[in-house]
Amino acid sequence: MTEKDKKFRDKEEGILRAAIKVFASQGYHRSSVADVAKEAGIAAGTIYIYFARKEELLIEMVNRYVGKHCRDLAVELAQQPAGMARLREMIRLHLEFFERDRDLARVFQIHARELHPLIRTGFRPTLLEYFGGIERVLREGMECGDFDPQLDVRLARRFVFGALDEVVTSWVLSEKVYSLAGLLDSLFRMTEGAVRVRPA
Amino acid sequence: MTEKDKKFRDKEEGILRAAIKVFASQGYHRSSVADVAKEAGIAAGTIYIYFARKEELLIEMVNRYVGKHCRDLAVELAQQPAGMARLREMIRLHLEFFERDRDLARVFQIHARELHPLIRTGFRPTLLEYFGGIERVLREGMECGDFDPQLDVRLARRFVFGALDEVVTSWVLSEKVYSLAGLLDSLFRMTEGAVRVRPA
DNA sequence: GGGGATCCTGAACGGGCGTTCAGGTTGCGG
DNA sequence: CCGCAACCTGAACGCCCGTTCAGGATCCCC
Repeated sequence: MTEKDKKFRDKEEGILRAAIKVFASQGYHRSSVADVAKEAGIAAGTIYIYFARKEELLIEMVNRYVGKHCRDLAVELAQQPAGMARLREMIRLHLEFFERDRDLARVFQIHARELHPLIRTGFRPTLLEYFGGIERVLREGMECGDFDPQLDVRLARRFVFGALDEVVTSWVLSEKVYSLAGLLDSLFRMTEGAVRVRPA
Repeated sequence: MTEKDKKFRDKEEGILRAAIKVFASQGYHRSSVADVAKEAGIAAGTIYIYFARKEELLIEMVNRYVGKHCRDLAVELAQQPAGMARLREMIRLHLEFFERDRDLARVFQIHARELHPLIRTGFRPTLLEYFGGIERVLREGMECGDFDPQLDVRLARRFVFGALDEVVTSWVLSEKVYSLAGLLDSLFRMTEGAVRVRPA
C-alpha cells in the first residue's frame, strides 16, 4: 500500500513539475491543461485523476514547494542570533531558494497576487507563513535592540517583503542571466538601513 | 470637428472608467467585455468601435492615467530640493495618487506583472517612466550627497519601488479602510534609512 | 422633413478549453 | 494464461466569451 502511495506521489509530482514549467513559460491563464499534460507526457484526462481542477495545480505547487521552504526557513533561522544576522540569513535563504528553482519562482512571483477567489484562498496559508516568518524576524530584532523600536511591524514586513519581492520578480522576468544571491550584500545593506535602530 | 472629437473622447473615457471598475472588482481575466459594456450602459459591440481588443482597455487605462501621473510627477518634483526632500515628496505623491483612485490602483497593482505579450508590451512605456522617475530621484540624491554613494541605482530603484508597491498592494487588497497617505512618515523613515549616506 | 452620414446594437459565429467518461490498456495474483 | 482491478486515454461535450456585422436608430444639414 505504501508502495502504491509512493507511485501515486511520484506521478503527482511529475504533473506538478510539468505544470511549473508550462506556467512559468506562458503564465497560468494562457496555459491549458492539455499543455501541461503534453509536457508531462500523459493524457489530459489523467491530470483529473490527481487534481480536481486546473486551479489545484497552481495552488498545490505553491503550497507544497514554497510552503516547504517557509517551514524549513524557521528551523534554519534559529541557528543565527536574532537581529541583523538573522535578517541577513533570511534574505540569503530567500534569494537562494528562488535562484535554485527559477520556474517555480516565476510562477509564484507572477501569480501570488491573483484575484481569483479559489487561488487567493489556496495561496493564503503559504503567504501567511511567509509573512509570519518575516514579521518574527523583525520582532525579534526589535527585542534584541538591533532594530528601530519605532517600527510598525506589519508595515515593515510589507516594506521588506516588497523590496525583496520586486528584486526577485525583476530577476525572474529579466532576459539577462545574473546571480540573484550575488545581490545579497547590496540588498542587505539597504534593508539593514531601513530597519536598524537610529542614532539619536 | 473638434466638437466631435470631444464627444468621442468622452465616450472612450466612459468605457475606460467602466472597465476600471469592472476589472478592479473581478480582475481582468474574469471580466468579460460584456461586463464592461453593461457597466458602461452600452452594447458589447460598441466597445469595439473605440478599442480594437479587450487588452487595449487594460493597456489604455494604464498608459493614460498612470502615465499622466508619472509625467506630472516629474514637474512637481522639480519644486523640491534634490535628495531627501524630493524622495519624500515622491513617496507622498505616489501614495496620494493611488489613494485618490483606488479602483485604478487595484487594476494597476494586480496586472502590472502580466505575462501576456500584448499587455507586457503595452505597459512597458508607463512602467519605464515610473522606474525612470524613481531612478532620477535616486541619482540626484547621490549627487547632492544625501544618499549612499555606493548605491547601485537600478537595484535601489527595485528596492524602493518594490517596498512602495507592496504597501500599496496590501492597501488595495485589504478589506479594512485606512489612509494610505497616513503611512507616509513611517514609510519615508524606512526608505530614508535604506538609501541615505552612512556614517563612517 | 427628407435623406445621408454617423453611430450603436445585440444576435450570431467561431474557437478554445476545462472537464467527463466509456472504453482500452496494463499489471498482477492465482 | 486467465481474469480482475487499477489505471490511463483522448474524443466528445458544453460552456464561455471575444469579435463581427447587417441592420436599425439617431443626428444633422439643406
